[in-house]
Order: sequence, then C-alpha cells, then structure tokens
Amino acid sequence: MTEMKKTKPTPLARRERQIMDVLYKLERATVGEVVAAFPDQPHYSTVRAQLRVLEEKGHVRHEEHGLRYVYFPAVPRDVARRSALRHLVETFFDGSTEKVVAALLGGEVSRISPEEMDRLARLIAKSGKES
Amino acid sequence: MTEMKKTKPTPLARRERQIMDVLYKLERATVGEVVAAFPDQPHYSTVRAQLRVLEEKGHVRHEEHGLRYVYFPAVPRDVARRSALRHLVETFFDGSTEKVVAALLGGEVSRISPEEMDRLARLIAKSGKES
DNA sequence: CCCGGGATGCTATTTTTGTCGCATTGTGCT
DNA sequence: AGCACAATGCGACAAAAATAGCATCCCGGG
Repeated sequence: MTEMKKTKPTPLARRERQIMDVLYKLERATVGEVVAAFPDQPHYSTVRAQLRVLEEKGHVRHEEHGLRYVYFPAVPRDVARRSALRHLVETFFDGSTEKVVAALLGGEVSRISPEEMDRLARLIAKSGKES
Repeated sequence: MTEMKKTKPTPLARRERQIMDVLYKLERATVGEVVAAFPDQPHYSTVRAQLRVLEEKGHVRHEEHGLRYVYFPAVPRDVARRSALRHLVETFFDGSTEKVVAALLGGEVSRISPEEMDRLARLIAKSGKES
C-alpha cells in the first residue's frame, strides 16, 4: 500500500454538496460560474450533469435567462441557512448558542473589527430588551 | 414526469456525513450508539461498513474499549468545528460574523434566555476591550 | 465443556455519484 | 445563407457509497 498520506484523507465533500454551496454563496449562477467557482475546475459537462441530477431531485431549479440557464437552490437561502446553522450548533456546539457566539467572538473564524464589535454590542443590548 | 414533489427532495445528506456528525456530536461512540442516533435505523452492518471505510480514508479512528470498538473523528472536534463554522459563514452569511451573530440572536436557531443574553453582553464587552 | 448473545471480519450487490464525449440547437456575423 | 461559437440534451461508464448477509470470535453462564 502506498498509503501513507495523512494530510489528504480524500475529500468527504462531494460535488453535489459543493455545488449547492456555490449556489448558495452566489445565490444564482450559470454553469460556467459554478465551474469557475471550483479550485480544481471540473468539466463543464460534469457540472451540467450534476446540476441536472440536482434538479431532478428537487434541490435546484433553473430559469432561462436569454439562452443560458441560471441555476439557483430550490429552497431559499435564508431557510436553508437557518437549518444549516441549527445543525451546526447542534453538532459542534452542544446546541448552545452562547458557545457559537463565543467562538465567533474569540476570533475562531475571523478577525472582528472594533466597529463590528460595537454594532454587536448594540445588537445584544437590543435583543436583551425584547426578551 | 411523475415528478411533482416539491416538498421532499430526497435527502442530500449521505450516511458518511451523517455518521461524522453523529460522531462529532457524541465525541466518541460505539457502532450501536451511532445506529441508535439515526431516525431511520440503518443496519448495524451498514454502519459498520461505513465506519470502516471512513477509517480507511482517515476520517475516523477507533479504540478498543473492552471488546467493543469506540469510534471517534480523526480530526478533533474543535478543529473541525472551526472550519465548519468558517465554511458556513462564508456560504450563507457572506463571510460576515456579524450577520451570524445577528441570526443567532434573532432567535433564528433557538430561544435565548435572559441570563445567556447577559453573559453574551459581558463576553462582547470583554472581546471589544482586547481588540 | 458446550451454548447463546453480542461484536467484528469479510464479501457481495445494488444505487448513486462523478466525469465525459458527442450530437444538436440557437444566435449573431459576414 | 452559411458559419463559428456557445450552450444544452443525452447517453456511457467507472468509481464510490450504501446496504446486507454470513462466518467468526470472545466471554460468561449452566
């Protein structure tokens, strides 16, 4: 076995999911745009086929803009993100909203500017009042 | 086309991913526990095979506790969750930490108790100071 | 010592994915 | 009208995932 790789466990992320992510990120996109969104550019045909399947399964829909197809997720972004977020909280943060916020604030994801921090403080203050 | 379903697009979540999620949620689990964690209980064998594959690919590892195997993710939870969180932020929140917090606070995921809100306020205050 | 229950080790089979290549069709240009 | 180009509609296949069934093995009880 030439198996000694520890650094590249074979991506568990499949194209289907990746494509959905791209679609959610871009909201709407043509086949070309989707292809372009990948680091390793898969064939145009590949993505197209995938999109076709995804559509068959009801995950994406498309509109014909001019002559090209513009694909977009069947379930709207805000709905999808809600469940995605919930799922993530459940899976990695023991269902604790607080822990997520802590992680976010702790720079676990990205640096937060002072202005942003300020807006957040205000946001929390507001939310607290409404409870 | 007898395709008129709009409400249930066939789950795009595969077992592999689901299993990883279960593992992350439980930190460590035996085959039985994983099986039990599913709504639709897949066969013991199925999960076992899956786990084996996942292990081959380097996504999970196992220890022998007594006679049974206890599986756990190869990459530690906090590391995995960091990327998961980052990915989610990128995909659904335009990379804005602020938007995520807003969604969280807005009860998009779950209700937040006043005490929690309080702790969060404190947390923000602290983070802001450190910047 | 023999047996049953609980777990694991394989292996076989069926779906789904993932990838392409090629024919076709629609547009705008010259 | 004839063409080059860009996109789409299919169909073919190999690879990977998902699901099961069966042979074993290990331990504790009778």
